[in-house]
Amino acid sequence: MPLSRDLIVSAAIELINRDGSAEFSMRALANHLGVYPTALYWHTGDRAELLSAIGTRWMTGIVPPYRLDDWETWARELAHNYRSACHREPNVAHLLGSHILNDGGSVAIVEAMTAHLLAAGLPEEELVHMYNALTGSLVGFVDIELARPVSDDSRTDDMERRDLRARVNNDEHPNLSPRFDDFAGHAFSMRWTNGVTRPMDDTFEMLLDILLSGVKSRIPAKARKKS
Amino acid sequence: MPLSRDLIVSAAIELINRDGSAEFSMRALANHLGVYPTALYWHTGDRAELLSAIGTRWMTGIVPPYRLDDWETWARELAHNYRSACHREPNVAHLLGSHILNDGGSVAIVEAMTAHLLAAGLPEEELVHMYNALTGSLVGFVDIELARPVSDDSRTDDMERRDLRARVNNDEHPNLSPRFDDFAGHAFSMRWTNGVTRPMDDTFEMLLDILLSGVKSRIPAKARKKS
DNA sequence: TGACGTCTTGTACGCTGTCCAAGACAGGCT
DNA sequence: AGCCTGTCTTGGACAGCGTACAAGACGTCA
Repeated sequence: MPLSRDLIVSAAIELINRDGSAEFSMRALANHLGVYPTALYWHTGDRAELLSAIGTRWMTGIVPPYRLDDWETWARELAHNYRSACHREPNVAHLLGSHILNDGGSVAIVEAMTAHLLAAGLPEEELVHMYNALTGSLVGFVDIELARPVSDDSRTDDMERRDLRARVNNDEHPNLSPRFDDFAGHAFSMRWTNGVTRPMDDTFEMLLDILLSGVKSRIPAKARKKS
Repeated sequence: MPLSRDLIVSAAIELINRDGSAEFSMRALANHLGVYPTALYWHTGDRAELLSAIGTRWMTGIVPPYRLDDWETWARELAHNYRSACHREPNVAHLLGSHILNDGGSVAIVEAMTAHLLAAGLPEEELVHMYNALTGSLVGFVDIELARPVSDDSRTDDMERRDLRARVNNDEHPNLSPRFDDFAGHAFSMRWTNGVTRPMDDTFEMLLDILLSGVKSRIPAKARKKS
């Protein structure tokens, strides 16, 4: 079985998903493929380039078919596709982290977003900013949703909750304290588990709603098709 | 000069800022302090704990004084404070990355946000979601804004721009191609430089506007104080 | 047959985070 | 004064990391 760039990327994704991003190394990958580490370098370059290649692969298949007549449902679908991909393979998502938008391998998404924002009637001068604001906040949110918590796995849910409860008191936190049960385990800075075990579906939906109505509010009246 | 936890954290921040996050290591830090690596472990525990301690330090001084009568300007100030801190010390920000919201050291921010969202009149049941949506998207955005680009530094601006231009053509990218100069160097996936050299001030402002009017749109009429 | 690209092997270097045993030093108790 | 105990530092070690480098194997075409 000859080695190839595609095969290496696939194997890397598989390995990262199985063993976690912390365990991933060039040597482990080479071992998994029954090959010497140096063989990888011939095909994919160094570690950064390999990760970049994974990122590019990651983004393919995310862009839904164009729906220029209905930019909003298209945008929702794109956002959901991206988040689903991240949740399906959270270890990879975590490893790529904030570099997903930096590998330069996904100009297709920029084009598609531009097309739909223009179709929506967004003014030229807001195009780049809106593209950046939308992608940055959504990708950034998912990145943090899936970020590793600091605690080690040996601690129980009860222990974590109790420790946290001890740090929240009525004097210093009069608003948070009575709502402790709503926040503990769910709110950023108060989680001991990430979005893999506790997905933030409703929050993501709310964010999406807010962002898209932000887009709508910036479409000048004359460009609006319906009310 | 005796070693101490605070002193180590300060030195670490200083070192990361000076030499970059990639160069940071326990040994380098120990060396900088004229001490053996093991000495650090006694005070701060392992690398993860040290980073966590840096994160906690990071968040102090960010929360502005309460302004419950004017939640919106308070929220703007908080957001700006956070982003300023990240831009002031981008290397540290990048190293902490998406873990800033996971170290559990900043319950004060959760309390403060809760207080102001309640003061704004946001309904109870949307509190956690709104807190998560706001912090997640803003912190996530800044994280990506400051994320390292993949290219190495030896390439010139012109080279990068030309390479990118070659990948964008009229057939595949009819909307992007005529706007190439607006996007190249500024839009995610089309940058070769990060927010340190090209800050996305206007984009951040737009995002903040959108998010805050999202909050406002969810405040029931009866709870609204003005118009 | 031989030469030339393509791809793999094997080894080596300097670096990392972290563990472990042992030493230095100060303060309190007898 | 002498010692003990806890705090903190030293020094060395280990396994693993990314990757550079020289050399070998392989298929293809002349």
